[in-house]
Amino acid sequence: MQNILSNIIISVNDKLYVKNPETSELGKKIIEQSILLIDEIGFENFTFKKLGEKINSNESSIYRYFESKHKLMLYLSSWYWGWIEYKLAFATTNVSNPMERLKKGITIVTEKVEDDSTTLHINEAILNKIIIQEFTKTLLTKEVDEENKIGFFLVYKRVINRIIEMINEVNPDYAFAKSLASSIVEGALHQHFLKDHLKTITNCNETVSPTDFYINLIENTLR
Amino acid sequence: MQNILSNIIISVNDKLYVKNPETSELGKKIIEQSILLIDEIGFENFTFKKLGEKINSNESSIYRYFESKHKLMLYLSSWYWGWIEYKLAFATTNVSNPMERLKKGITIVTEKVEDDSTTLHINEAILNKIIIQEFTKTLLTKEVDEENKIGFFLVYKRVINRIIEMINEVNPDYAFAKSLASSIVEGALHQHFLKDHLKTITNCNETVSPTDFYINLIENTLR
DNA sequence: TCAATATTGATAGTATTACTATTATATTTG
DNA sequence: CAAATATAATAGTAATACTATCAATATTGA
Repeated sequence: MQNILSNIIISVNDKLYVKNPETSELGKKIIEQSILLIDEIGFENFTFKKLGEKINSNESSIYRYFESKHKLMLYLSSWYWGWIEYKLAFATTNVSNPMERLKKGITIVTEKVEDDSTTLHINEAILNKIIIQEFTKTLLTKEVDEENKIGFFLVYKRVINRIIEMINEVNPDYAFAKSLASSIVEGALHQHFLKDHLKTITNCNETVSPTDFYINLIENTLR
Repeated sequence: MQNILSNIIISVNDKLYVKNPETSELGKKIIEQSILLIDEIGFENFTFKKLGEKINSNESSIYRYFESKHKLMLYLSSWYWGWIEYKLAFATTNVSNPMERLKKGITIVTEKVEDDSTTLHINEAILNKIIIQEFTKTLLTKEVDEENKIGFFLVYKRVINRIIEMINEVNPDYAFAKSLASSIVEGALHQHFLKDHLKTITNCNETVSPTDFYINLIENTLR
């Protein structure tokens, strides 16, 4: 996987940036270090000024890449789901048994990401951590309809649609494929969060993973 | 239900306020109108200054009740889950069949709230709307561990624990009662959100409710 | 009833945030 | 090497999230 993917570029909706950060060293540094800084201090406390200090650059230079920290977060999210989509396609092609294919798919969208070296400047494990902590907040805004219309959540919805298809292939009579798929993708982020912070209301821990929970769930649901 | 509940007072962790808003007219006005204003403009755009203008009072007066808008939101959340807890207890006592009891419980935590007149100054239907849009964000912060320790999420966890018990009573061998319960409670908020904003990734709409989805889910899961 | 006390309102002020604008300085490229 | 482009530095603005102070108004209880 590492080698095969090592040269892919995940393309992101170009309305999310002013200047494509993949086209310069500074741009890549912004992406790399923003992931680390958001993980460190949280999105609410994250500012372009602080990021500028961290990368020895200037606030105003960062604004030449991203209009706002919200757009930067949407960029990182879009990149993340694009990367998941890629892994999803890769892991499920040539798996002919529908249930097995779905299980592989569920695994991709629910497992904890251990850093792979797909890209030099993006630490996927930490990106996964900030997605767990911050992604749902990018949806829960007053601007969601507007932003959805522009297409900022397309990649995310595409990932969910792939899971929906896989569910339908296992059991075309199941009436709630869409809700089940969106529940799993968002719910897995939530279960990861609970296992780190509100341990009493989840079964997930070091030995039981969200993936175990969701695999069991689809086995029961789609029989 | 209306009459029986009409005099109840939902008690909220007293570390959430500086002065108990239930003890004065201004306090109740703050609660009443903050719910409406947060619904109208969203939590991010909500400020005590704007609320002050809305209620013809002063920013500084509101600060005498709540330290910050975040604490106010935690107060509203705590009130909401306390109210749900009450409804949950009420709807499930004297239901002897475990599956039937669980279904009633699931219904309470997943259904859309139509305004009842439990309290004069709180519009529960609109409170439900802002919980759907804002509650998860109150968890997803860097301060969650600290705030959890103080007990700000106790009522929420108590609601989930009641559902966990009900699940265990239906099927004590099911290995993921905690994750299932927390998935349902958080996931239902999410499904309500999707049905209003990202309709393509949910089956829920005017005729199919999140409650239908989750009742079907537990029927399949806990057999 | 009047004085003490508590509550609310008005005003001002601070540090930070989320930007925009301008100008200067590097760096790249043709 | 000149021109174009990217970056850095500085300054400035309106809004936010508060704190502090003091005056005005209600309330209450001796």
